[in-house]
Amino acid sequence: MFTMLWSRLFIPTLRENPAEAEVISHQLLLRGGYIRQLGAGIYNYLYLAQRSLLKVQAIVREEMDAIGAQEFYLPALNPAEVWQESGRYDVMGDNMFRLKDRFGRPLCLGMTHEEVMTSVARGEIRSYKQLPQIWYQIQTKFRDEPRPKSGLLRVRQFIMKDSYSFDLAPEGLDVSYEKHRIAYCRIFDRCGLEYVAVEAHSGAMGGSQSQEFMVATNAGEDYVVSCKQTGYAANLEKAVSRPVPPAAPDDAAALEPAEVHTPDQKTIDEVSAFLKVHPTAIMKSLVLIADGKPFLAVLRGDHQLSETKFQTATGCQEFRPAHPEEARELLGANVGSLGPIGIKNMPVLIDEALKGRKNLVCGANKDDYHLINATPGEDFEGAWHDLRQVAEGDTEITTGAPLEVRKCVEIGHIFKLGYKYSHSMGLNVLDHSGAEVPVIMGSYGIGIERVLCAAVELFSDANGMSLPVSIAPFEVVLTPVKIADASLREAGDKLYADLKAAGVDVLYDDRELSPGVKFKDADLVGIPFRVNIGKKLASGMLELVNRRTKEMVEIPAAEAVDYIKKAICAARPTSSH
RNA sequence: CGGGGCGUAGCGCAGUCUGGUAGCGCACCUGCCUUGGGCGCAGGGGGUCGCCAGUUCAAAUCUGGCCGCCCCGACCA
Repeated sequence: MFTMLWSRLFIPTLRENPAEAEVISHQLLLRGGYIRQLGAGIYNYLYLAQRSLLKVQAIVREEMDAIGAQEFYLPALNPAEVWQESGRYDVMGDNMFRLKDRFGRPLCLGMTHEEVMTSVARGEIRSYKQLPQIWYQIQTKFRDEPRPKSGLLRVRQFIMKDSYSFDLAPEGLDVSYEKHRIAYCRIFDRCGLEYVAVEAHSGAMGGSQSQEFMVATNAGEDYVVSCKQTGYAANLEKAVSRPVPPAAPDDAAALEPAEVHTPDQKTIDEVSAFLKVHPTAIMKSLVLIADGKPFLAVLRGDHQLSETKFQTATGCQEFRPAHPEEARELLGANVGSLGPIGIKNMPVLIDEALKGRKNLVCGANKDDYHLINATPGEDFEGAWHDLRQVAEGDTEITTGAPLEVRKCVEIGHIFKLGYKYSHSMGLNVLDHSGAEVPVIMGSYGIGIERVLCAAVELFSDANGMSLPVSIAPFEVVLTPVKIADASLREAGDKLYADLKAAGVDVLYDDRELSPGVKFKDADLVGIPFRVNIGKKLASGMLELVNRRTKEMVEIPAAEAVDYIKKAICAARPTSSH
């Protein structure tokens, strides 16, 4: 049967870029006829996208099944009660889509499925003998993103593989977590991605360990700090580093703080220029209101406060910079002249990069005045924390090797949840001794569309996308240069049938178009191999073109199936994990 | 939610300032021609100019309101 005829398929390619598309994957998926937008952050996945996404899902299934995970399918439509039990009905706020049924009962659309999975488990799992379990599903998730953007990268409805592990004890969780880590490496390897697994911030949700799988691309919204030499990699939120050393050595003498008049010098740069002191010898003092209480954070002048690290240090749920009036009321001076000396009415947090520093400049808590010769730990006290965000130019913390900061997109996340849901929702089992104990859980996600987007972002050129053979909608496209030519058509028909019979995923471009159009289309939609059937057929030869390398080899028509199968096989990404 | 931009044929755009016949390229349909990188020629179809109200003899164009989409920011288990 001739089913995969390009002339019969709906592949609406566009010659021009739709105006709304900014990032590469968005542009190419639209132009390639993979997707069409229905609304902000809501997309139709057309035939090519669906084929690709199904291939991603098939790989995910194989690898999840391989670690003994069991596939479920849970509702996306959830009664509010389940989420109220865990407390996340409130925590999720506006990010959750909410609705009411005809009787006015509150429902919501699932953003993730910890609650539902836990509710299944607690009804049925009563004994340690039933543990461990790993359950997963591939399901549509809904998030009312404040700002959907970047095509399929940040959307309001998307497909996620999410799995959950249930173990009796932390050691068991370690095993389940490690199984997932390896499965994820295998999945992303097989999808042909270049990625890095990084330490991630576990959030305020009580997790102990978590890793994100990141793909470097300018379309990403996360920042990853990594070191080529040591292999260190971490989310910027959590990354640690050795800062760039101070521009000049500190004055080693034991000096007392002294006021200097600094009229209208408010920012670090202004003070630096006015006093002719490098920003690395100035301390910046930030007043922050965390969970309603004030804190003073002190950092080196050229450093940035890491919001996540501050949150971790204070254990607060939320925080914001103090309003100028609040700062004035608390410290007696306007923003721009604030400093840590003499502060009694709030905790002072000092960044570790200031450890051992002497005789620095800071605000005097008196308008238009700064202090010189201020020494942290002597002239003022505080709790030492790592508060600083890693900056360009910093080096690896133990070796001093160079670090780089790259924009990345998160394609997967593995997470040790701990007991959060077991406690809040009452998931307990009896252990060996007959005592009731809570189950320890893990949660593990993969953004299916993001895998496709990441592949497009990683592998494209001026002509279009160049998808890995494992997730491309077709493995090979057959292109008779002139379909009206009976001999070319016959050869094409035969090769199509033979490839089909050999299990090759082949698309037959039988359209009566000029070769240029067909070549351009094939390149645009990113099919890894193209077989040209043209003039050389007279001497029994075809051409096999590699989309990514643009390499072309002549192959004998009589043995074409073997050659093509070998090429596909050689190009298929594998995993060594 | 704050800032900016856009909304005219399937796609990309002009026309809006200065009110008066709705246009261009690509795509699409028909015929001929052509077939190795988005052919050529000829003919043709397709639009409540985002929506509603107002001003006017007359509104794509001016005024007011609303809606939608994109970008920056805030936000992001």
